[in-house]
Amino acid sequence: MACSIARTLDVIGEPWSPLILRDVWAGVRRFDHIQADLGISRKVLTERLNHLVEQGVLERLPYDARPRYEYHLTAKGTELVEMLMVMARWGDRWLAGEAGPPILYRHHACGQIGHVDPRCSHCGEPMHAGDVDLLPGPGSG
Amino acid sequence: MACSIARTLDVIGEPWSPLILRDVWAGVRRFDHIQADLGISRKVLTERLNHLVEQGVLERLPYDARPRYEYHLTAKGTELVEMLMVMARWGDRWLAGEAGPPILYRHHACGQIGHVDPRCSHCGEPMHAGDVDLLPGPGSG
DNA sequence: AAGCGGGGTTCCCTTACGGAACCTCGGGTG
DNA sequence: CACCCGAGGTTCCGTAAGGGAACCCCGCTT
Repeated sequence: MACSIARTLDVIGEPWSPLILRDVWAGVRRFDHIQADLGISRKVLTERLNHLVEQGVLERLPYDARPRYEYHLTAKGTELVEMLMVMARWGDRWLAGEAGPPILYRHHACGQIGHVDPRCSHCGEPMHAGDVDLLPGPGSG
Repeated sequence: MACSIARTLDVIGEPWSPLILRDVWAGVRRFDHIQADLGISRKVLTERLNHLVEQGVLERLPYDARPRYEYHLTAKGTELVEMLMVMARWGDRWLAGEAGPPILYRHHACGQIGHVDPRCSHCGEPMHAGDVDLLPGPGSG
């Protein structure tokens, strides 16, 4: 399908994949740790990790002389985390309830608690759903 | 799970749901049109639409004296589109290949083609995966 | 009265998931 | 040397979710 959203979903749209990325981002990088943290079945975790490695989102790195491995974000995977931050922001706003957000994000540049705010790469003004027109691009073929 | 990403996935994490939202955002709002556009089974489309309406992401509005309905984004759903734009941006960068992006986004405020650029709500500087520390928040349970 | 078209339901079949057990490969321990 | 351990999977089976096609309902239109 000539749609970048659909293509992105082919990479990380399967059940559990975003949560696996979140774990790796948060420092939970080993098979058993991810499995215990998420409560996912080992079979599905194997499938998801293999797929994410094949897609170049994660890389599998040994951390011991024995055959022991950790999963790390590649550059491609690191950019996916922006999507996770937007998801987290939406969940904080609409689903967190009285308790407030479970995680806070402290921005290195300013040292303050903030959240992601989508802006136009061209002019820097806010870029929300109603702020754009969709036009066919070169790959619309 | 005390995780806003997981909570968000409970709302739009099922297969097809993001693509349904994309269709509605792009103006494909009716059952048969969405079904034809995505090639999804009617049964699953019914389930997904009902779930999205229950979650307050879509609303079901009559458009005729006969029992005919359109699905529209609520405010809650409209904010989810920011996530879709980030997904599209990632797909454009990493998966579009030679052909280039299938869709271009023209920003109303500046009239130019742009893409979403996540910035810190506090200081306005870029806010990417490596630019934040994660801290437990009030809802960390 | 017959037909149509939107918006679903129902049925059946196949695929995917969860759970638990099993396997493997190095490295310690007695 | 024999044994056990623990990380990282793989295999097997039963249940749950998805796809396809057919069917249904209801309010027009002719």
